[in-house]
Amino acid sequence: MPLPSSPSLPPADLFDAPAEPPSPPSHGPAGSSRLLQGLNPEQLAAVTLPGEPALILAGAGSGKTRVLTTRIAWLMQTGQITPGGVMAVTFTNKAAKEMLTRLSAMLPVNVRGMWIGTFHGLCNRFLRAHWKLAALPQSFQILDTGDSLSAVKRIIKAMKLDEERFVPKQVSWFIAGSKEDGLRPQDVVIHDAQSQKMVEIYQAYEDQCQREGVVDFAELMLRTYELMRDHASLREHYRHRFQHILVDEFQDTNKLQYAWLKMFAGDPADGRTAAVLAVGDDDQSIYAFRGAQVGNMSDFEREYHVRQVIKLERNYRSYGNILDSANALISHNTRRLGKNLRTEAGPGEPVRVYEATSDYAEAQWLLEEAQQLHRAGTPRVEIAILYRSNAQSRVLESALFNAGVPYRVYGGQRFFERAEIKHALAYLRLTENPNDDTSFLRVVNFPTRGIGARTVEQLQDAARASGRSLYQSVGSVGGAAGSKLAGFTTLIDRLREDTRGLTLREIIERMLEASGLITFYRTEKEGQDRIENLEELVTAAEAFVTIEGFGKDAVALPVDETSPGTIAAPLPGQPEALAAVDLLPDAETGEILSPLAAFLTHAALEAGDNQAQAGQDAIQLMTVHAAKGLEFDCVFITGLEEGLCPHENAMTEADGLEEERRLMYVAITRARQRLYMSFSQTRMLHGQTRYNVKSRFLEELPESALKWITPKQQGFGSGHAQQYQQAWQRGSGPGGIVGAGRNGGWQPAAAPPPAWAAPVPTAMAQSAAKASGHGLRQGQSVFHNKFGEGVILTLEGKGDDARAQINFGRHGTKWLALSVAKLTPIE
DNA sequence: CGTTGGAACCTTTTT
DNA sequence: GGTTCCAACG
Repeated sequence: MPLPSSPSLPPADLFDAPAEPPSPPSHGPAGSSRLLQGLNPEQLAAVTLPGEPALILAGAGSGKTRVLTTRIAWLMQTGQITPGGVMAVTFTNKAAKEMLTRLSAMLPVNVRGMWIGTFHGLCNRFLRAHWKLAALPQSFQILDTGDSLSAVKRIIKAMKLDEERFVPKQVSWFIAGSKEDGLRPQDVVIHDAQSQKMVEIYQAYEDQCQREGVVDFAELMLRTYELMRDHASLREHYRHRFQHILVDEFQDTNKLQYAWLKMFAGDPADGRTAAVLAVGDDDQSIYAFRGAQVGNMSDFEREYHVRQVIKLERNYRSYGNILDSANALISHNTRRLGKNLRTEAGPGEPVRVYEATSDYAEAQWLLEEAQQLHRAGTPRVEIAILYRSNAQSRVLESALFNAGVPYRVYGGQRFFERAEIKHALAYLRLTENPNDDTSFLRVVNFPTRGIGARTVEQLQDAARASGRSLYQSVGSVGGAAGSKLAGFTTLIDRLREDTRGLTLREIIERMLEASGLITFYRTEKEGQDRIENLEELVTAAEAFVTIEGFGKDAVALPVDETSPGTIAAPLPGQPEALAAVDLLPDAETGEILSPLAAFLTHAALEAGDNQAQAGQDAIQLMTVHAAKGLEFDCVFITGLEEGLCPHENAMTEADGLEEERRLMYVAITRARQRLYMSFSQTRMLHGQTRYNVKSRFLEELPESALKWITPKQQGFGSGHAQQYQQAWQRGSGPGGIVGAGRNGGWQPAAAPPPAWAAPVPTAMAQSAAKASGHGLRQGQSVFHNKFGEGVILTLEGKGDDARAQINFGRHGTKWLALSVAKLTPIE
């Protein structure tokens, strides 16, 4: 199918007309020199690289994000690129938001139209635009890991296979792994009967997802890749569009992501490519265990004939002793690209090492130390406690909890993955797409309405026999069970009818009532927390509405500077600097997703890291993996014991020890001023006491940078560290609020003040004028190429986000993005 | 059909 | 130690 030559994707075209002849890079507008201020020579070189493939080896704390964002701003300000011509890819939503926030502080640009996001987020955007070509329903929903696992379980059951031989988790992992290698069922090499069956399950899973109109995370990537691979017109379009592609954390890319990148950037074997700027650090590659290929860095350098490799080795984060430790440790790894961090900040304090008698004693010591740091003036959010595996957090949590010290645990269960939230989302998904069997099964009997396993089995048989969804097969079950099922589908249908045209908030409130979820949790003794979470879901929806601007008072809100991702109340007099989810319009018709479908997508893609009350001063607890990309004044690395760090499970894998060492390297380089490392002689793990030897990594650190602070006498119980503690103790005892529990938002450093004084690029001014002048009004009749004649019901938003709700009669009522949809007014 | 109790499981991660 | 799944019971 040919791609419409114009308009293509939302705001891109608004910027496509070059405003002015591009200025030579080094003599850009006056504003560019201001952008480049304060960069060191290497950073400056990276920012002002010529428009060709380049690789940046960015050490920890070397100002990588600054380089990335300044590069984009510089390219735009010197007229080398329009916002629509840039793609910037990250791995986490956090990183993407950080980039958007910093960028909008540097330039008065509407970042919404820019392709800046996570791999999966951008794939989502792409597939929403080309859903027909991708053979998906426009409102396809996204399965998270749990959804995907239960889908696999269902298939294994349906195929009457032994769950011992085909462990659902492993099968799920196999499917995701295959997809991440770009392999469809027919491409997987079969060795034996076992792998033959695995492939059959994979195939059945694919068929099922396709039938239900759902995709898992890996599918987002793979389908985008295949669509680009198979359609020359798409390749042409996007390759023409994106002249600059920036990839963050390149060392974490897997095979598929690299192939995906080639699709958008062009294969150097075929000639000219986009200017790909790959930024990465091989020493921080800690995701090999889930398919990341560090080798992509050297492959990229070779295949894209990279002429410029820039090393950012100057560290702006940590003091010398911390960096010496990191450098010494990582030098034990072989096959490195080679890099050494240096600082001009001086040696700073020594790295403190502590040996505890038990995990309990370790936690107790840590608590006292952290309290002391806090009393000495360190904010709690600047104190991080890191550990290798989540299981270690419990003893730490209980120590903090008992002492009444506020803390927050990152990771663990995420907001949108909580059972009650998943139930609520399942109801919402069913109103969008009743054929979503995963959601159907989740709530068909929750709260219980007398539909038992027996009935469900009958229904599943009927559905399987006719190749239809459970919802569609309800009629084939007779008797009392049948009418109970019919009652459920009626509930869903009625919900869909009754919520038509309501706001997101109203839809969710109505659903919570109608489904009986609220009533159920009210009567449950442990239900109060769950009700609070459901209320939080309503709040999240409300915030989402505000971000999306679907509400009646649609205004673009500035991102709260103190916590990107949290949307603050509108700041009067501030220009729009909105970094939000986009409207996800169809490439051809401009039809956008309904607010509900968009919200559900958002829930799946951003499992809710911005859900917690940011701003509370709490000690930060997280795994080392979760700490990547963050920094703190004081860092505790705990549990430095053989078997734990390095983790025993990692030792069986090839390159396992080196990855563990990199993990430790990441942990060390999180610290700005003060670093503690601790280990314990005994540890309760999985209900067993283990006697551990201290980690080999401790031996790999330079003795000169360390200071052993274990007190001479160690004792019994909590009083063990008294001597040591006495020296510290002064001032008040522990105070504060009870720990905030799991899941949360970030509390990053405040963004620099926006440089609004900078000259407004002409392209921007033009686009604003062009887009706001759509000249449409409520009640007006319009003609759409696809949907025919319609009447405008609502007009919302302005500029790039302007959209209209239009009644197209038999085509239904649709939301259209005015920047994309081709509408002709009819008088 | 729904609840409860006990056995068996697992314990790097992100989208 | 905590969670999850299944079997037996109400």
